[in-house]
Amino acid sequence: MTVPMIDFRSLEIFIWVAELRSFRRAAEKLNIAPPAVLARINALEQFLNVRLFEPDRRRVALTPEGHELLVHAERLNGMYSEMIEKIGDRSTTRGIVRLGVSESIVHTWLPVLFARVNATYPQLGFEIDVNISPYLRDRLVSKDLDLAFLLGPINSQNVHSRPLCSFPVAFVADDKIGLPHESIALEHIVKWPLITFARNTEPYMALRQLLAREGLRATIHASASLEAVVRMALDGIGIAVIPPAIIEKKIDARERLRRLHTTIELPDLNFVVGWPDAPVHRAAQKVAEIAIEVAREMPKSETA
Amino acid sequence: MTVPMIDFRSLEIFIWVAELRSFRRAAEKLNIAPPAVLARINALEQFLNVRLFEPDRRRVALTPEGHELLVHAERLNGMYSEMIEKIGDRSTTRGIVRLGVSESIVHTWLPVLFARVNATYPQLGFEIDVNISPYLRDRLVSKDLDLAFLLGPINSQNVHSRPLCSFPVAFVADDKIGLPHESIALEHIVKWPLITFARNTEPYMALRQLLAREGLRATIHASASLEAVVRMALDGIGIAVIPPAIIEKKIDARERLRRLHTTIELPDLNFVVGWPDAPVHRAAQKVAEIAIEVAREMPKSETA
DNA sequence: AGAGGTTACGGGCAGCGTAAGGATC
DNA sequence: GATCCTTACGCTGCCCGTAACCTCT
Repeated sequence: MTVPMIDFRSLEIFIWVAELRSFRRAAEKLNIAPPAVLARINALEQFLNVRLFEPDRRRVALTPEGHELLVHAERLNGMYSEMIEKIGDRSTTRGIVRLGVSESIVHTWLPVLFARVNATYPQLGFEIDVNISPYLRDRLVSKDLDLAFLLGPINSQNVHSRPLCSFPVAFVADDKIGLPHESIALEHIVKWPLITFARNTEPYMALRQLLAREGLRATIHASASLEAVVRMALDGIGIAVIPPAIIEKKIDARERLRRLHTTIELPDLNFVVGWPDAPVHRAAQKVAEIAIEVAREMPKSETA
Repeated sequence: MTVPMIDFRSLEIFIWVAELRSFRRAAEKLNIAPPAVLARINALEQFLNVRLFEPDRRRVALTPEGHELLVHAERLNGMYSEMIEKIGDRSTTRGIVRLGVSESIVHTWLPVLFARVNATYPQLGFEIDVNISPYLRDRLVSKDLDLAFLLGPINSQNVHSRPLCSFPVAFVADDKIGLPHESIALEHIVKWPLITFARNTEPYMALRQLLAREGLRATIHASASLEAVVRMALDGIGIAVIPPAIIEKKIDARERLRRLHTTIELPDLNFVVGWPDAPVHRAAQKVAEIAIEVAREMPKSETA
């Protein structure tokens, strides 16, 4: 009981190997070398005198004992975090959160979130992946991300989510292209190129559906970079189809780009915060809570 | 979360310091040097950024945060043992159990207990203290023992106990001193010196009370060593007042010492197993269970 | 041949012990 | 002055990284 004790670190490593079904990926997630992972697992097995993974290591699968240990390990890990959180001051919440973010969020309230998180948990670090929502969803499912802000809903058993914020999508154009200030019909809008999100994204496809429904054709510029979309709109290349919220923070864009008056209905972009169900990343949960808070406060400044 | 993680060892050390209210005693119990204990506590406080013991270290008392941590630490420690026990094979139950034992138990079923424990948990070690029950009880209260087999009942809030076995006390003498085989009255017995347990022990005092009640005087040899009692009886020095059970295992004594027939009522010796309520020593609990089992089987061989 | 699990080996650090200091009764 | 907490310091052993190997696809 007292000589070569199991520690929380070993349990954490074991949990990740078990969850990710891979030594290499666990090592990657934990930012350590694969041999270190292997050594911990071997030490565990030796200490318990039990095989935790199938003798055939090619297929990384838990033995019955391994499954049993996983249950205990996750419970212990949860209680450990609970303890730290309860007793330690805020500086105790450390570590790295692997965060996936939709670009729309980057352009709206992500900086606010970071400011607030940093004020509350100064020791917390991030590994940020800005990408389109379908990709982020896959990364959540494969547990390569601890947390993501992306377009919902998420239909996956292993990923939980909560609503964050809802952005209306509108047609936005630079004044200089000379569109009237009165309400304008879609058939006039499509005379200009439409600039929007990348293919495979929800707003892009929504726009395509709208055009098909109305029997109209239009040139669509799809950009993986929102910055590029805004820049093109500012350059008078076409009409951007984006949530006005994302130009709220950009002075030059906010001053020159104008939301067109139309009666056209484009579906809102419903953002959610998502995270894998296990292993529970306590710090990520904290960030999620703050994100929900920040996102809820956002609409107040949304004037466009 | 990942850099200088708390481990179970630190929690264990913290628990003992908190329970024993002393760094030195905790170090002693854990078989390590006091500075090692201090370093662990300091590391804990630094990690949590919280004082766990009163700033005035002379009085080792928990701060409110310390109390809170103690709750969590003991829960975690319990779950840790549970996990080890559930998944690990029997060789996983290691460590040292500080065991206090009444000498009567040593002479009856203690060897059987050791044999069985050793067969089940080969890695388990003992630190045995053979002593009289009042002393053992004090050591239990002060948590200097993990487990004890002693005369009950134990009336202490912090010590739990379960009944083990009940030994009748009888007058036992060597054949050569020529006492009749028929029933013999106390007034004849007291012509010989009576040899029994040490002063301050329950059986000694019971014998004194019996004599006082009957208005008889007798020479009493009180011995702290049961071996000496038996030897004196074998040498024909007097009549031993002991549980016959303790000579069951000694061939020479069993063949020559005889239980006298009397109608005299001496109270039975009721042995119990006792342990401090916290911290829970899992291995000690296992030993207690086996002891109860062994003690229950004993009477079957008790023929004297 | 590439990917992933495994073994060999070396360096850095943390935990423990010894020895000595300091405070309190 | 005895006891107990505390500090200083050196050593051992463990953990992790690098590099190379093995095996299966």
